[in-house]
Amino acid sequence: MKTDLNENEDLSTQIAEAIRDAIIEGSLIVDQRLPSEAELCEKFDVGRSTVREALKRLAAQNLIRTQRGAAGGAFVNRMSFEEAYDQQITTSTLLLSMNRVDFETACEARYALERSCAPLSAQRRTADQLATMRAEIHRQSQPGLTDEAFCASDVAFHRALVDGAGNPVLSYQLAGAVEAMQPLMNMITYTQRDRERIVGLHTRLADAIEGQDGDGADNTLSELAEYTIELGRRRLAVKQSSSV
Amino acid sequence: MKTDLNENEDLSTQIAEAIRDAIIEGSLIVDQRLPSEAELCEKFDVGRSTVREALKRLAAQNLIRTQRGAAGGAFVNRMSFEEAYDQQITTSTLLLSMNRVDFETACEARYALERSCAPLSAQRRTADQLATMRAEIHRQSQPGLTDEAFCASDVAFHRALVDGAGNPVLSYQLAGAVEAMQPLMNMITYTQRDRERIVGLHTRLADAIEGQDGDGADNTLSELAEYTIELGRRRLAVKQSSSV
DNA sequence: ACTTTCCAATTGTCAGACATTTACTTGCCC
DNA sequence: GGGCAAGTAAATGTCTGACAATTGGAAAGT
Repeated sequence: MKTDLNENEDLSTQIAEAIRDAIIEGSLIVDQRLPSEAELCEKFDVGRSTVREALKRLAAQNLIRTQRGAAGGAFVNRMSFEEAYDQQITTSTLLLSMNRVDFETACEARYALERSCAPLSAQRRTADQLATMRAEIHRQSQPGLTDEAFCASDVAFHRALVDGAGNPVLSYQLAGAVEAMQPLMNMITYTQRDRERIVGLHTRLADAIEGQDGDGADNTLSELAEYTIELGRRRLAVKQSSSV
Repeated sequence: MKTDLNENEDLSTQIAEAIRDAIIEGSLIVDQRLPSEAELCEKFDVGRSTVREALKRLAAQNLIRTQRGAAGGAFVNRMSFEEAYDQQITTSTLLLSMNRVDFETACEARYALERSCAPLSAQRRTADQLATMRAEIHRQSQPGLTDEAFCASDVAFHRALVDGAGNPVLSYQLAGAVEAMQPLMNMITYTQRDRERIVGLHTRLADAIEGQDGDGADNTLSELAEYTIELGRRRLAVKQSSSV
């Protein structure tokens, strides 16, 4: 691990980078204990607060975990799929909300990615995942559902579809695409008629997945993508005309 | 922003979460200045080091940036695509290296995602992106290239293909898939004959992209995926037989 | 052998001090 | 009035020392 700190960057940043590189490079392995704060102070020749700030940076990235007490210390953390999911979703959400990504671009990306799961999901989905999809469709078809609840159900439906591919790496990658779209979808207030159309497409999707019809699922997803984009366009038009 | 700290979690963790939630929820907007450290001390009724550790956590997630000096302080950071890329790559790399994800699962995910870009890339790629692909193919066909250099070129090639879709959200999502695979691909030592096969497939891919043949690109990517998985299997078999 | 007590190591938190950076103000000179 | 220089204040960055809280293990006693 590099211990020389030259540049004009913050000391805590440099120390965090040095340790992070050691973890990525493999010289610090999972569950291995890092030197104690006092030892790191000596090694890098800095004060304890500086070391602590560096460790907090690493903890924020789920790279280490800390434990108090006699046999405590900082340990290299095994990056779990769940932690990675959450990071993905947070990052994607902020990226979309802070960069004026237009609805169509986000939509295109989302459905393009989801379509890559459809054939796999048609082959491998479990009965449980299929049941989840059906249950969410049923919920979506109930009248009086709030927009938020409809969107949440929509996310759950698509998540089940994605998980149906049985590939955790794929599920992780898709987490951002599916979940981060939720706030954007909330901007589109579905009318009852819009909902019916979407429920219809969802039903066709579930049918295709049930019948192991990968191409059918793919085509239905295309239609769904187009329809969602069209809804977005309509919504945008309404907004603009009302603001002028 | 919540300012009550009850639970038995670390104070700095709770403070970081409170501020993070405020950013996500939108009550702190991009480029807005956070209260100074001293003010945050009062607001949360904690010491300065605790506040600083919380801020470092947020800085590590690219949620804020800090500036020294009179008009300095902590500001809500606009999450840039580049920052999001880097996070994606780091997280994906660690996720794959720490969880014994088998080569086939990772490969399947990678190529499934990449195939979702192929039709778009065939439609929209710029001349520049196509030129990059051709240049990388040329580099890959040169003898005497190290494995590392070949893999790096491979990544550059696929990255150009992905960027060709002209969708920054898609490029961001694919960053992890394409780049994080590099260390895994390094495990497969290509023979000269393997390289020739891959260069051939790359050439067919570039041809399809050039001819706006989305289906052709898609099919070639499928072949490439199969071939890569087969290579991985062969490599695994060699390893096992030599270790037994 | 079991339980209790104590101890030592380690992280979590606080307070105070000084260093460093930076924008702004003040005052001087022309 | 304008421009330059010095000074000043505000803010983050760093160091030191202290104490609190937690926890595993050792020591002691039964």
